[in-house]
Amino acid sequence: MDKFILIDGNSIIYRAFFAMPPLTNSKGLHTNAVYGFTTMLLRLLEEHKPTHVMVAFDAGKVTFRHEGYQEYKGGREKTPPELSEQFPLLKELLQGFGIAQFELAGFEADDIIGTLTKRADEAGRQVLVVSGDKDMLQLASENVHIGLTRKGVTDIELYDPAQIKERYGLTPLQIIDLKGLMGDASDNIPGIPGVGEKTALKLLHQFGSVEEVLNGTGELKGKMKEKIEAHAEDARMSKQLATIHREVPLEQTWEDMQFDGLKEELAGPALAKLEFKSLLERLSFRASVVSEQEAVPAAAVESSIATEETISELFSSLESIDVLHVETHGDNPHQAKLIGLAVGSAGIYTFLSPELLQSDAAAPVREWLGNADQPKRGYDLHRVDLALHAHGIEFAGASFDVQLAAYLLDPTESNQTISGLTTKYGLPSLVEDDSVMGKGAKYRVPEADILGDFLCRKAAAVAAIIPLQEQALESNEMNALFHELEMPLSRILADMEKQGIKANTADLQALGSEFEENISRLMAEIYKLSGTEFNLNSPKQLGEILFDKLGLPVVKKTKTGYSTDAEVLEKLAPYNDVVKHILQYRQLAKLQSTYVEGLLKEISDKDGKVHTFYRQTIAATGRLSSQFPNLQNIPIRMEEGRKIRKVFVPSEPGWSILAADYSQIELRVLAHISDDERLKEAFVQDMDIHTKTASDVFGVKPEEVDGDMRRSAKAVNFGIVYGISDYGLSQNLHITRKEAAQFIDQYFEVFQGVRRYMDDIVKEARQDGYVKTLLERRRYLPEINASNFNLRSFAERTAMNTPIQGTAADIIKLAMVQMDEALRERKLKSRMLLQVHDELVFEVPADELELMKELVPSVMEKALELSVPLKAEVSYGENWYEAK
DNA sequence: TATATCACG
DNA sequence: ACGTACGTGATATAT
Repeated sequence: MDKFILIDGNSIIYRAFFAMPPLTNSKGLHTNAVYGFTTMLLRLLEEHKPTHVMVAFDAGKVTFRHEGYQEYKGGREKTPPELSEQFPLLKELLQGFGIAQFELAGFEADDIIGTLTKRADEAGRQVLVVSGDKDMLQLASENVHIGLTRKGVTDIELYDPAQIKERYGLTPLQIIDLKGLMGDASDNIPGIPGVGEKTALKLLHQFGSVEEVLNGTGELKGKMKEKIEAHAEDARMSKQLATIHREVPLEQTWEDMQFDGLKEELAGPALAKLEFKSLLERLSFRASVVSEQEAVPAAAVESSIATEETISELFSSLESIDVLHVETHGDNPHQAKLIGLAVGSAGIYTFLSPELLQSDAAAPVREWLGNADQPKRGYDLHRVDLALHAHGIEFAGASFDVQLAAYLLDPTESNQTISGLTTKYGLPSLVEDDSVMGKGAKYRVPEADILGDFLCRKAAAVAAIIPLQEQALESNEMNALFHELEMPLSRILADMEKQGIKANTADLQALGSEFEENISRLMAEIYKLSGTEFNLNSPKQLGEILFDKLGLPVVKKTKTGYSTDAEVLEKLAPYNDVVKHILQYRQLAKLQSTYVEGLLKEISDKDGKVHTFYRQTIAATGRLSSQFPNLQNIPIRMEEGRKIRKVFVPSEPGWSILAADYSQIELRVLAHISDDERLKEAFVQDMDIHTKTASDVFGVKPEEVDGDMRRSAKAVNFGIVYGISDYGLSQNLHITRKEAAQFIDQYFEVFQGVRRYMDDIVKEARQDGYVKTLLERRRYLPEINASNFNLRSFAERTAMNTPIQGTAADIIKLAMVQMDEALRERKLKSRMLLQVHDELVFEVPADELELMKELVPSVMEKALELSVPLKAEVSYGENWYEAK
């Protein structure tokens, strides 16, 4: 028998706040109300063993109650900030507990619960409602029992209709009348002045309801009669206000509240983050977080500052050292400054200044850093590798990167800093970088004693974090992903970045002059046609010219004013010739500023190359991203922009640029994970997937598919990968939503396996709170159960897209690791230079060209075996443009 | 520092 | 009824 618990979140957290003594965590956040709430919740879970749990929250400042009575809840003290700051903490904790949270704009928590209990009555479900508000008694029935907090929060008194009768002599519905007569100071509901609980009960026992009391005043006498007659209207309104609304348009169902028990890997960190150590212990959750911290308290970090004299002591023990922290400054690791180095193990760390590190005396330390056989654990070792390299020091042997592990454990966590991680794992907190060094223009490297101590503490924190992450990786089955894919890849990326790709400065400048001419010409023409000179780069000024001065129709608005993006301009083009010129100007201005001027700045004086930096811990799906400059968005779609690719050339004479890209990797991945027979068949036969889709969806032979049909099918395929919606597709194809919906329906009719996948993956996300790729990469989707339609829909599309995009990312990463091995094994001179999501770019000497033309696609295609073949297409030429 | 725009997969 | 396609980074203004 299912057992449901519905909790009035707002009521309980208020109760808890006032019932608990103040409590703050190490960051100074108040946590007492969350603590009280949690103890109550754990008790409920233990005592009632519910199968379904839900916590309802008030949403929106104005509820329907305010419409009739503006003073509703007026006079109530504003929620103290010490409590407000705890709402997000509570919600995050509940997320970690896997407990559903419902809220609905314009309604209060008790209305949501009222609606659900009505449904429960209709369906005969056993429900326990928990609140601190006596009003809830009006919901009681045979099926619905009410638990009210007594004194604190953990002590809960249960009521069913019989117990209400016994206590008050009233039926549940009469509880509303009770409040109508006596009012409620906390909600600013007036009732009848002078009528308290005693009088109200007496009146109700005599008359039965507010209405009958008001009708029967003849039977009363004296002061009482006067007061009731004078405040009849107040009583009626009060009753109305006290009535819980039981028909809110709630979308969620009972299944959305399913509770599968606390999962240590989710609930543990959530509790640890709040520093609820006693609760962790009570749940006997692995000291994941508690005992480790006692093993390495920050206070016990022994730090010293190495000098030329003491360094010999250090290198006598270097072999046993496996933790280091290298502090750098500057976003671009190729140009980062070295601030200092801390190395050590087991709580004893030594600081080396950059000067010392470069001294003759430190030669053994540098040898140690470059020795691949000496394992090293630390934070952001990819950046460390590049920064050291830029200062002539080689780095090898990275065995555990804390930042990379943190990314795999939660790729959307925005605070991946060491300090953020100590907080997350309930370790002794670390001072923030900013407060030691300052930030931005205020950045200052502190004196050696302070800096040394700080960096040693960071190293110690890294050492303390690692065992916790190892445990988490283990329980998430991510060991292979971490040790065999991401860690090796990190070194490969560093190699690619150090290698860089040659860019021809003169050609780029020539291209710039060509663009410049056209830009000037277009500017002059635009100023002439519009009759004004203005800053064309300012969307604001452009908007004023187009819409105010020239009176063109407004198609779309941004939150700050008129929208002037390309989509809008396309629509305006027929009205005025100036618009076409603006579109062309925009295109060239983009090429000029980002790709000519921007790229020129990034070409190194030293080697004439561009050294990008791949970020391995940013994209939520597992993709890489590229910075300084971004080499993953070099133009290709438009010929003008594509010319930029001509400047990327081999770094040695006679070599070629060779590029290989996966064909339709995302749809192939989809075919595999959805196991859709039709989609798989298409790839087994190596058909043109968009034509095939069109022929299936429109029910015509492949040779009868025309350009429009193929274009539509292509858009549908894209939509499918992105997590389709009729609206999105309609925008893309410039058709109505209805037509788009029809396309989608027809698509799913044909590709039923895909439909099943889309349904299942969303269910899975709801259940687990995350989705996974083939290689067990995870992405948490905390908003999958949100009551806000937009948030929830977004999470649903993400649930559909992430396994596809993420598995494709897994595959090309595998290919990169295997390709690196293949090049080494064969002792080839060819070098892997770039990755562009589904494409790998190499530079290849002439005598290896024939081999590489076979080897690269072969490795890519075999990177991971799926139920459909993977296909990689290779091309080469004198530059990146020709390798198409 | 935020917003709008646009380059890529 | 709700209002968006998924994932990034760089550039220019405007604040």
